[in-house]
Amino acid sequence: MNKEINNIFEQFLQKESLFKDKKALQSTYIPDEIKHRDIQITQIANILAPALRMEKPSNIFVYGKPGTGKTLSIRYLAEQMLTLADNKKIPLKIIYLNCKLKKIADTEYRLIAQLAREFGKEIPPTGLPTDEVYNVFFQTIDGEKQIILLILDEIDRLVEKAGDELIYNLTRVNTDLKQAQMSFIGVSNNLVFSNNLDPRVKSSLSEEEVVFPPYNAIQLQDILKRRASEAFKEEVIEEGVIQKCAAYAAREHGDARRAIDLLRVAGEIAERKGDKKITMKSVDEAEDTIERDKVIEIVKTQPKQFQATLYTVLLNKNNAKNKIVDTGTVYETYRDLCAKVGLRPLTQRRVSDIIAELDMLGVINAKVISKGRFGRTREISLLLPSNVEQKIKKILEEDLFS
DNA sequence: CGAGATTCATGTGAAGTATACCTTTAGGCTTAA
DNA sequence: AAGCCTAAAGGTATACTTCACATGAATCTCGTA
Repeated sequence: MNKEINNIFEQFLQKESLFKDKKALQSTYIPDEIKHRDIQITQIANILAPALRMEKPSNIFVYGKPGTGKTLSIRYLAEQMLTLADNKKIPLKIIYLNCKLKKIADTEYRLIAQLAREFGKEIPPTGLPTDEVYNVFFQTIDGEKQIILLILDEIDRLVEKAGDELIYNLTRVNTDLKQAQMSFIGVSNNLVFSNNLDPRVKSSLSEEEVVFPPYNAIQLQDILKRRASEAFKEEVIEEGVIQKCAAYAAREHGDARRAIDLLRVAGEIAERKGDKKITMKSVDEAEDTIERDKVIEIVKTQPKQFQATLYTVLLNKNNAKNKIVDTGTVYETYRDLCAKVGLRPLTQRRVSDIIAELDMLGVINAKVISKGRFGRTREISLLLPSNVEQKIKKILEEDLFS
C-alpha cells in the first residue's frame, strides 16, 4: 500500500475528531425535538390523526420557503405515526417522494411507477401503458384495508413538467378504492404555485393548508445550538461561530438547512486542517465551499447534452463584454463544440429547452427579453463566483473531452 | 410629432419520429409418453 | 401431444425533431399639426 496514503489514514486516526456525532448535521437527520415549529406540527398532527383510527385524513397543502422545516416536520410526524401504528398494529403506510428528482418522479408515468415500486412491484422504466401501471398500483394498495399517506415534496416541479391533471387524477383515486384510502400531503417551496393551479385541483389538494414562515435569527441560533451540542464535542466551537452561521442563513430568508450545512462544513474544514476549534474563518471558508459543492454536484450528474450546453455558455460568457450571452451565440458555439467532441448536435429548439431547464436548476440565469427591432432572446448570465465557475469548467472539460 | 405598422431573432406549442423497452402471440423445436 | 424457447408483432414512454405560429419592443412610415 502506498505509504503516503497510509500516513493520511494513520494521522486521521490519531487526530482527535471534533465531531461527536456528525449525523446530527446531515440533511437526513431528524432530531428528537423540532424547535419553533410547534404550531405547524400540532396543526398537521391534528389533521393527520384520524389516520390512526382508519379514517382518511384531509389532504394537506404545505408551503413555505426552502429551509423552513417543512420536510423535516413532516418526516418527523411520519416517523412518529409509523411507530405508533406499528405498536398498535394499525395498517398505515406513508410514502415520501421528492418530485424534483429527475428520472424518479418527474412525469406521470414515472411517479405512478415509483409508487407501485414502493409497494414492492417491479415496474419497467418504459414500455407499459400508463393506465396499466395505474391498475397495478390500485390493485396492490386495494388488496388490503389500509390508510396511505402520500407525501409529494416539491410538488410544484411535478406540476410544472407534468401538468395538474395528474394531481387531479390522483386525488380522485379514493372513489375507486374499496378497502384502502389515500391522502395527500403536497409540499411546495413556491408560495404562489397554488394560484396557477386549476381550481378543482387546488380545492381537492388543499383541503387544509399549513404555512411555514421563515425562522428569524434568534430561532436559527437556537436550532443551531441544539444541533451543535449533539454533533460536536464540548468546547470545540469558538465564540460567535453559531451566531455567524445563523446570520448568514437569516440573510437568505431564514434558511435553516443552509445554516446547518454551513456549520457542518465549517467543522469538516477545521477538522481537516487539524484545528482544535471551529473558528470564524472556517465558517467563511465553508460559505464558499457549500455553494460550490452543490452546483458541482448538479453539474456532474447532468446528461452530456446539458453539460455541453452549459459549457458553451461558460465559453461565451467570458468573451462577451457584459458577461451576458444570448441563445443564438450559444447555439453556434454549441454546434462547434459538438463537432469537436463528436456529439450529435441537437436542434436549437431543444437547446432552447435545455437552457430553460438549466435555469430551473439554478445553474444559470436565463431571462426572456425582447430587444425590439433586434428580435427577442434569452439573456443568459451566470451568478456563480469565478472560482466556482473555473472549477465547473474544468469538470465539464474532463467529462466532455474524454 | 405620434400612432400604428413592421421587423427581427427567437420563444413556444403541437405534432411527428426514433429509440428503447414492454407484453403477447405464433411458430418451431424438443421431449416424453 | 405437451412444453418450452425464440422471434416477430404490436404497443408505450421519452427525448428529440419539424413545422408553424406567437411575441414584443425598437425602429420605421406616414399622416397630421
